Amino acid sequence: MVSIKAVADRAGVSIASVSRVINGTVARKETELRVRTAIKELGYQPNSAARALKIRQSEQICLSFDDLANPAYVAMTRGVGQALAETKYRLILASAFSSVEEIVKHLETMGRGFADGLIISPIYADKRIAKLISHLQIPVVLVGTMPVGLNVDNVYVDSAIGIGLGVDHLKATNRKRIGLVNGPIDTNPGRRRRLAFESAMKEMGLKYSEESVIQADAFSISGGYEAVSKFRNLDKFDGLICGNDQIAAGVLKYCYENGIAIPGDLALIGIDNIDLASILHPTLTSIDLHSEKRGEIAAQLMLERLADPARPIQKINVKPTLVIRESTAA
Amino acid sequence: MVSIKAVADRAGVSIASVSRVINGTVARKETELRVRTAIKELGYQPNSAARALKIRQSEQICLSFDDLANPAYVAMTRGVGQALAETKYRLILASAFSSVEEIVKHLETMGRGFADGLIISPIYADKRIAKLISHLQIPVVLVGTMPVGLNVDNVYVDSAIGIGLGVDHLKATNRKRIGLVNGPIDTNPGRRRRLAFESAMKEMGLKYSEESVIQADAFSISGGYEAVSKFRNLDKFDGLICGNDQIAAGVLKYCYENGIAIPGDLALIGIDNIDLASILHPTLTSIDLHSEKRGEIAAQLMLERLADPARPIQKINVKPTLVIRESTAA
DNA sequence: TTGTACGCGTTATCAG
DNA sequence: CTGATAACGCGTACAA
Repeated sequence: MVSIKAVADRAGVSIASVSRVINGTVARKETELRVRTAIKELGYQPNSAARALKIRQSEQICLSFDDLANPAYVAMTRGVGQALAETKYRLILASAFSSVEEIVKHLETMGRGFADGLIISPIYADKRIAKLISHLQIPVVLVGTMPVGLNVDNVYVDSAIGIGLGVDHLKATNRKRIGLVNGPIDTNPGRRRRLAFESAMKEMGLKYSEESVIQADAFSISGGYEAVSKFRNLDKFDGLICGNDQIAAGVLKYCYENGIAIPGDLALIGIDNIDLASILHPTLTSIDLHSEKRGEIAAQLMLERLADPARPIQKINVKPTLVIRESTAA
Repeated sequence: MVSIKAVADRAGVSIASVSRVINGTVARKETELRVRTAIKELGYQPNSAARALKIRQSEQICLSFDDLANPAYVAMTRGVGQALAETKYRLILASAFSSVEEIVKHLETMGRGFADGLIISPIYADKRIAKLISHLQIPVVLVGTMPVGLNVDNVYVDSAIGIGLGVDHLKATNRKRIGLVNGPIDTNPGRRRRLAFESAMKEMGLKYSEESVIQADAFSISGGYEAVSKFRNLDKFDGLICGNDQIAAGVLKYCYENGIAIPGDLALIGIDNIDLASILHPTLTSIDLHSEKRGEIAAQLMLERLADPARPIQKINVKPTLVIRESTAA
């Protein structure tokens, strides 16, 4: 292993000078040159553990969420990755696979100082998660909304507005018997979207009851497919908003297999606007929650927080947009 | 910050004893108990940087690939993540976004010791990448195939067999005018798949020429769509193998818009068997390269290598399988 | 401007 | 079985 000492010896200077050159403090031209050539000749790379120990920073940022199988989170990861690419920070991924226990385990190890900051987007509304987050010693950026008001930087999208956009559009295209194929109710998005749907329906003077909601047990294609398979009498609806695009894809598949015409018999709207939405037949109208952009903003918030720990908490609101495609054609 | 010293003071023992308790070395029951309660009371977490510096291990494994937008790599990440979940190792993601420069940059910083091992799946056939990999001081597991014979643990899938499976199936369902919508030729998969296609066609006595190959300039939906849009006369083919499922989806979209019936006029086969394949209409026959499983195996190889650096190099071959769906119905 | 020397929090050696 | 202590590689007062 080539250490800073080796470089110093080679350059005929002290390790202090080498360190100064590396970290950009002033040094004489002559000295700097000798150090730099020594570094190059030896292929020296500063040891990140020693550096981390000394400066008390790991130069790593951890991104934690629940399901890497969900393209929306992948998009978020991409956004974070892109925002971090040009910085000194590396991205650590702590993707759990839909288990609160795993997340709790991850969170508990965050105290070890292997990350300077945590960007987290939890879907489960578990009290333990909120508690652990609030006790963390490093900056946290929350993507999404937690039931309790966590006092951390936050980027979120108002799903009520998004759902409103969808219901509005269905109404405008003359659908009145509107339902929701919701994701799991024990998740934050599931709970919030259900509530948002109910109030949107009532506000617009449309009929809403318990039976307006079909519950899927996963935010997935099969989740959507199975939910409507069990439900069966889809003909009571002429418009359906789905918990996400994958659920919508599952519903679409069921409709295709059972001779329900989209958008003729039934209009369909998804959420997230993942690539899939523009590929399906018919293409899927979707409420875009801008996951990639939220990831980018989250990373930005983290960088700013790291640069200035004292700055006031920021809560950034991303506006959802409705992307209209064939599945809701009049 | 609560350090090992604080725990030692609290427990009334030396830091050495605390360290021993943590790392499972023998200690008297009495001592162990006092240390453990002190740890709990103080909420002590060993500092990972100090530990890394001392034991010369970061307990992190880096996964590097080119495109997080590609579901096949996401699946691979999932496989790696799952295999690492129960171990002491954390997963670091170093996803570049389709630029050799970025990968090279990442690779150059791998010398800093922030990762104990590198799992890499490069698509670009750039000499610099191979060279950098071979000079790395940490174990490397290669997922995929590099043009030069790198002497590292390796999990790969023989695309020639996969393509052969596809061509075979098309022939068996009575298609003879078979083409390839290939991905970029400056990538490893692109080059290998083209070669594999050529030899499969010749072996089976089917007509092959330069015009049998349509080149897309990205492994993406729009890549596939644009490639066939420019090419136009798709009626010269009755069967098409696509560089991956996304390219196939783009081709499918073009066909749908231009009144080409799938599988009636044209049979379509994709590669990777991502979720999308089972959702498209018609559902897409696909050559499954088992990305998730390869990721899992790669992580396994890495763990074994880390446990025993002297063990012989392993090259594991994963068999591709053909998943037949509607797009190639006879 | 440069070099010496100390400490960051651990682990591991060695003497007790 | 335990405690004192020497590294690990780096950054930075402080002295020169």
